[in-house]
Amino acid sequence: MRGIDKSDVPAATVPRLALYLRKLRELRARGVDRVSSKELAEMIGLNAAQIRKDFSYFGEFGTRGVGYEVPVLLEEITRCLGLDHTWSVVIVGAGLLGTALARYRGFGEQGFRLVGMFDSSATVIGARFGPGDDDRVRSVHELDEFCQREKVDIAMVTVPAGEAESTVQRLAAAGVKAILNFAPIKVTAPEGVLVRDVDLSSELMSLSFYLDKEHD
Amino acid sequence: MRGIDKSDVPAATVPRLALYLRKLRELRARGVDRVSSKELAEMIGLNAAQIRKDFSYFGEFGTRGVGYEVPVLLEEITRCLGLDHTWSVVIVGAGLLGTALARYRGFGEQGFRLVGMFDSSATVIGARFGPGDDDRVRSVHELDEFCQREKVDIAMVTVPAGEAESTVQRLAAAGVKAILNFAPIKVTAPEGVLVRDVDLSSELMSLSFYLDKEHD
DNA sequence: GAATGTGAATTTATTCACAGCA
DNA sequence: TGCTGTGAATAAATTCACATTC
Repeated sequence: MRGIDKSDVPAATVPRLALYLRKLRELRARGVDRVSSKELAEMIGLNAAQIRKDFSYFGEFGTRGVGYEVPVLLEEITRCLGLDHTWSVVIVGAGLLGTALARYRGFGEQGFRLVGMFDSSATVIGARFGPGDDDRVRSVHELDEFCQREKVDIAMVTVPAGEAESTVQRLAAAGVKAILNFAPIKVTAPEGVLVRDVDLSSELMSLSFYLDKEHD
Repeated sequence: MRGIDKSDVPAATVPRLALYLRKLRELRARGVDRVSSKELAEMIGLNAAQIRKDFSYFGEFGTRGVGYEVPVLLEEITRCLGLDHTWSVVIVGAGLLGTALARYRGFGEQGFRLVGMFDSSATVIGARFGPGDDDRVRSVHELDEFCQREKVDIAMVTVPAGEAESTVQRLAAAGVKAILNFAPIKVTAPEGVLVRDVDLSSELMSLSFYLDKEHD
């Protein structure tokens, strides 16, 4: 396979790549086609050397004395993040949060295609979640078979905490290789399955820590 | 004021405190009243020394040869995270995501009290968002006055990207000291106002990076 | 004996500073 | 001259290892 060795890219660099991508798309939309690490750094609020070093982990795209071509950078970061092909995504849990995620248009634009949505409650099974005629919430009973058949890559889990662990196990068994877990519980996944926890109350707690409230 | 110097606690420690808190609550619920750093480390998937060091930044709560009392640890971490008093929270943006956050019961249990919800669209203004008779979506025109009067501490911003920046500015001007931004844009806030960005597509992108897809 | 609390060692991440090239 | 790319220096975070205390 062509490309870089992902293990050369430090973990701390990866989330910043997403940041760069967003800003570069904005610049492209504004018709800007060249940018220096210094300019980018000021726009994003980072150190310029940090940005150059981040890029250097997967190539040399700049021109000394000049800067970077926005389209070139865009393409390289897109490739590096694996966004140069489409990922099949399912959402498990058609509650308010799951529904909000399903409606979020941002995903589709970046190569994430929502192919299915699942729930255990009879009251939501069959409900529409997208524009297509096929875009209806399915029973979780179909989850395993569906993920295998459709070669689902990524699952977003928005079920209650008590069901998160078993949901993750089923997804892993069905060949899903990456999971974004919104349930407020740290789930364990089998070797080879990536899990990222998005925990909203822990974000609030971090804010709370830094807030200074005077109290007697 | 009694308490620790927050600047002694490394930034990397803070999100872990939320993790410990969650696990300790689980242990308490199960009736466990003593735990060692080794046990906790295995449960959470961290190094035991890491946990002890994290605790050491804000006190000495353990007993050598024995371990930690769950209730003591719970109380200390709760205090350290600033969860020993109630924070007033508003949500700006009563779309699907905002509504999902409003319904999330987890917040209330940890000292975050949702006191108001705002939107600019006439179709949702007046809609109920909570159990109380007063819990109705207000017009964003009332935002500034409301935040000042109610001494709002924290805002969650779930407006479209284009409105996020101005929303944050207004919140900051109205004295809100911490903002959780869900809009897919990096907002800048005045000095002294804390902002944390929760960016769902960037989470997906990080997963995508680590997924290896073979393609010609 | 067992587990904490913490200096020392190590690893990882960030920033500096400058050689090298357009 | 101006900006990249990168070794070297610094800072931050993690892990080790052990003296200390119950």
